[in-house]
Amino acid sequence: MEAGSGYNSVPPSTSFDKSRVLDVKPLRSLKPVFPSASEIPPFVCGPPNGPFPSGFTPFYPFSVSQGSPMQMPMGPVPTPLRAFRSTQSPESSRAFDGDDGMDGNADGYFDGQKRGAPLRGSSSSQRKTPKNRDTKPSLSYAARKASVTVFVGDISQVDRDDGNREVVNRVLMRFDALRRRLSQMEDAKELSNGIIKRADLKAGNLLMSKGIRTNMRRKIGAVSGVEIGDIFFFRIELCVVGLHAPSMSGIDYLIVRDALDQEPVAVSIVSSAEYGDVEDGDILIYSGQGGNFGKRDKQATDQKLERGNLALERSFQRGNEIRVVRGIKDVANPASKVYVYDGLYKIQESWTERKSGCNIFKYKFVRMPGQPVAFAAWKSIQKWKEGFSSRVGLILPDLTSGAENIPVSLVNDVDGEKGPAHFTYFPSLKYSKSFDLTQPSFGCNCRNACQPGDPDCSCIRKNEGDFPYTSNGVLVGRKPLIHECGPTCPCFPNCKNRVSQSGLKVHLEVFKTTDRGWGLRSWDPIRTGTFICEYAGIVIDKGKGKQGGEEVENDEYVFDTTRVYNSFKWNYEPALLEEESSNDSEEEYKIPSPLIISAKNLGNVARFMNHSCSPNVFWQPVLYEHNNQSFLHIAFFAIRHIPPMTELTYDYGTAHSDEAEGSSALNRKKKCLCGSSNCHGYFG
DNA sequence: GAAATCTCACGTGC
DNA sequence: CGCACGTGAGATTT
Repeated sequence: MEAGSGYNSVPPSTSFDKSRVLDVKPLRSLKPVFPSASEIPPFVCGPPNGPFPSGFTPFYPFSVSQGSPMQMPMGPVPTPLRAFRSTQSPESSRAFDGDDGMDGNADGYFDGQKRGAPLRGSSSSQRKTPKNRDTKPSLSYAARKASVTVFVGDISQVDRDDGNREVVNRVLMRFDALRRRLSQMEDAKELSNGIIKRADLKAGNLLMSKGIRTNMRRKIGAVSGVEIGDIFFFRIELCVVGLHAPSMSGIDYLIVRDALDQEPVAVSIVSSAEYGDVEDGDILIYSGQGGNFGKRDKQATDQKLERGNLALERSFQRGNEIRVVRGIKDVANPASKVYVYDGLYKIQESWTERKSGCNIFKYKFVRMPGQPVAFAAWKSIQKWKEGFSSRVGLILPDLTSGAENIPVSLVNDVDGEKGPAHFTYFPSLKYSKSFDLTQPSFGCNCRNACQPGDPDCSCIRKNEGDFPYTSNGVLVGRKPLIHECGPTCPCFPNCKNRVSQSGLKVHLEVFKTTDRGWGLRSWDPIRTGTFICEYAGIVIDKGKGKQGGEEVENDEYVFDTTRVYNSFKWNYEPALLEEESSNDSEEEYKIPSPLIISAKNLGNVARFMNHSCSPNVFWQPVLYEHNNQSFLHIAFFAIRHIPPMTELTYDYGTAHSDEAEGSSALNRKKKCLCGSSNCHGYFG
């Protein structure tokens, strides 16, 4: 998961990644580097040479030797570039830029890298205007043009150039938090400077202009910190993590220069099924760009062998690896797409076809063997859903027996156990005794659906004037308490402020894990902030005292808001929008009223969610009126985008030490098997 | 000649 | 359905 975690400071000179980059063997020859020249396919758009003969060596533009097929090989290393760039003083950047001993050994170089070198602009301009002692790194042209104040945030120069898992996650979290906030403002039309039409672009652009991005150093092959199977919901997300630089175009390429010549080489593509691309498992037939196909008011023309098309052609000849991102229709949101990073492919064939009387380029991409499944898994899930093939190990198609509006599968494909111990499925909370009527509550007066930004809606006012969810039902931010509309509100059941009370939205599966009993995961991709389920069960009355306490202590299926939980940051940073920070820090939320729920005998899917020290789900108290009684609910939301079939986990927290009477609390602690790099070892 | 600036192509997401 | 948008490469200007 967190492999390669963070160089936050200057890495040692033996550092792997930078070496690769620095140790660029200039491409002296434009011919592919194959063991035998006789095996080089001729430069024609012809049939491929099929499976490569044994002894075929993958072509690595950066390398001298061949490492494992999935990894860029690493050679002996000169001092990393970083060492010269780690300080941001003009002197050091000049040293880097001017020292031709460094990159001057290259009579050719990757233009992309040079361009990606963030200090290039400032160091060169400093040469011209030495008075400019601005130590801020130079950013994009657009950023400079708009004279945006450069705010470096907590992304170091090193992380900006080359990412790792942690940095990629952090950048994506910050992107989505900002995006949700901008969507919220857009929904409420509270933006004075005109309406934001594209919150995704706005958020992405803002982050990138402030240097909150990673993997700016463009390269062929894997991108550090982005894993096969990772999912994205916006094209601009691919830009901020450096997986695919163009915000629109489907083909990303570098210009590879030689002393005599230069040519484009493809590094990544984004395939959208609607573009006429044929997709099946490990094969992808990709169409070239240009030609105005499928555009309403434009005449189709021949595609030209230039730009992306030329890059693909050259990549076909070179046999270099190309990252493939597959765009798939989002089941939860059919108007938009999910982008799945499907790993490295090579082009095996290239040809032209006729379409509407014009030429169109076609490329056959074949997936490199030995990579974890990603897109292929989506295909399987699709087949399960359509009933064409059944899920292996399926025990029950719906363990809720219709109690939820979406079936929940029960699956065991690891051993012979036929299901979890008996319990009664119930989708919500049960209070053992009736609630006091001391706090009568009143709903809003909205007639059909509460409108974001409506100052008259009392439910919105209870949320400090902010509608808690975006228009597509995603939670905007964590709060001590979210107020949803309830039965006393006259608004429709489909009011957007009823997200957590309207039941499951993703197809969940209770499955047998290899070492942690039963667990919960989803067939559908889940985007950050999506409601997953609530914690159902019987509310334990703490007033029962000792008896109740013992009851809770022997209960593995208990949820308790009063435990100690790791703090974490999920909300947007007000400073990015030049807003004042609110007083209550997200890290120190106080739970409004204690709530203990037992799901031992009665509960829903939430009782199967396991603990993790690096969870992908968090819980959030939600309140809505229920027959004039205040009922608190615990709703679970996705911390980040969760690819299908990824186990859903949350932080179980730990018991208060002062509650540890004798060794009982200690005994209750369980060895944690979450496997994350920051695992605390025990939980409970 | 090189750097700064402009223009164009590329679809997406609402 | 039509609008507005960011990026990188190449063209053009300074």
